[in-house]
Amino acid sequence: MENATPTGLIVDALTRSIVEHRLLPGSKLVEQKLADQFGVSRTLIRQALFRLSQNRLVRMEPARGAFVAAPSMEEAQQVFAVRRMLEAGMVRTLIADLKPQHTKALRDHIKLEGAALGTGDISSRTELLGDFHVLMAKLIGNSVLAQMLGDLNSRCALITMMYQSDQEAAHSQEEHIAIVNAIQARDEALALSLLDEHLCHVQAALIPAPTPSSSPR
Amino acid sequence: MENATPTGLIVDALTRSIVEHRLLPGSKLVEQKLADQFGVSRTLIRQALFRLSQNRLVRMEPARGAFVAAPSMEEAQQVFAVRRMLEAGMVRTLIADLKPQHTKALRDHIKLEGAALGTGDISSRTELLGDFHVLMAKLIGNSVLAQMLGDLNSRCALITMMYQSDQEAAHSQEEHIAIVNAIQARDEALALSLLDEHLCHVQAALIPAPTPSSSPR
DNA sequence: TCAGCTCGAAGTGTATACACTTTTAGCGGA
DNA sequence: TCCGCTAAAAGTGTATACACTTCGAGCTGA
Repeated sequence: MENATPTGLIVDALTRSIVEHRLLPGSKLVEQKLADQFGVSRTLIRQALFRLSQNRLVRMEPARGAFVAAPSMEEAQQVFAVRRMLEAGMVRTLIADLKPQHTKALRDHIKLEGAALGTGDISSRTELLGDFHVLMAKLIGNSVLAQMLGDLNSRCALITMMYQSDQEAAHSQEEHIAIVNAIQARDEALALSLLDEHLCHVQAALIPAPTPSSSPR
Repeated sequence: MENATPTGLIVDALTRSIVEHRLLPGSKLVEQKLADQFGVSRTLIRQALFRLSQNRLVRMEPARGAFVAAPSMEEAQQVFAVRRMLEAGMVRTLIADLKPQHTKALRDHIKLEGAALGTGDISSRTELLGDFHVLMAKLIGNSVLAQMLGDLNSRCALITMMYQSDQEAAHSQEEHIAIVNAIQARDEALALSLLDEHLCHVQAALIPAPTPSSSPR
């Protein structure tokens, strides 16, 4: 996911813990405890926490410490708005210069999604559903875009995992299939409307309630 | 620009030095030297360097140190592609829900640009020309988007400053004016094409040569 | 003369120490 | 009983120490 430096490993581990909800939004991350847990000094833990705070997975308050982020619904809406903008452009670009290997890669990925849906492994399911979008970015050869989408994904994976039901996940995958079909047919208008609809669905599925009782503090 | 923490101050100072080309792309950033210069320990310098490396203003090589980034032309192209995607969506949103105060804010900003063009202060000129785009993001109330555009800006400010001539800068401002006019007229198609053209111009102005002789190493 | 080696200097990576801030538990007075 | 004060405990912020890696100059042997 990241790299092989000690700090990178810690970042990955914490990211997983947060995204998979073993660490709940709002909970405090005490440096010494994590240091003991990982068997390293606070130095490396602090580096990892700083990196996570730039990803917005962790929020840091001066002299008070680090907390697992609890993105507000408003923020989630903004993130999805950004994704719609990026992905609309991306699909246009992809259709404009479509190659057979592109649709193949997308279909292969969808197969993986299907497999993950079957197993009931929520975290890998969420990851794959998000990676679908990153894959499109990679296919058009824009690694800058790919990384941004990856960040946006993880930034809201937390929320997605919180609220996305099995049914919605399956629905997402069906939408992915429809989008790939439209792309393969090079029907730009259809692909765009399907994509927009898809993102709106994912977004709408979040609406219930951000954090039931606890304020973001 | 950032915040008021000691690390933030260092990040700001280094950012300025890089963007204003007092630190040239590719040059090495030795931690102890910077520490002496800023009168702090290496600890804070390292934090700052890590943050800058996530902004892509600095590149870090394991056990070898930090270097001022020298973005490749390919990367710059990708960054501009992302910006075109984001800003197209942004302008659509802005036009869809346009308020008088929006156009006023944009026109006020353009006045600032004009003033900066007059003084010949290249760094504030570059900053303001970039902020025009960030301002639009703020106007549609999407702070997530605003921050992303800000990052993308600083990420290529380095290149822009390297290659943008006075004439091109003035041209940019004229294009900003035309865009605002189109927005005020709520002519979406025109605004989009002007914007796209504008970004292509800025991008095209970069093409000459990335780093004359030195390879990115 | 020059390739390769060695060793010292310079620099990075991590741990630890210590000062300062925030939190919390306990106490006393109304 | 409960509010406010106080002091210790817990935790963060920064500096420093030290091990390990990389870089570079000078030496050696051909």
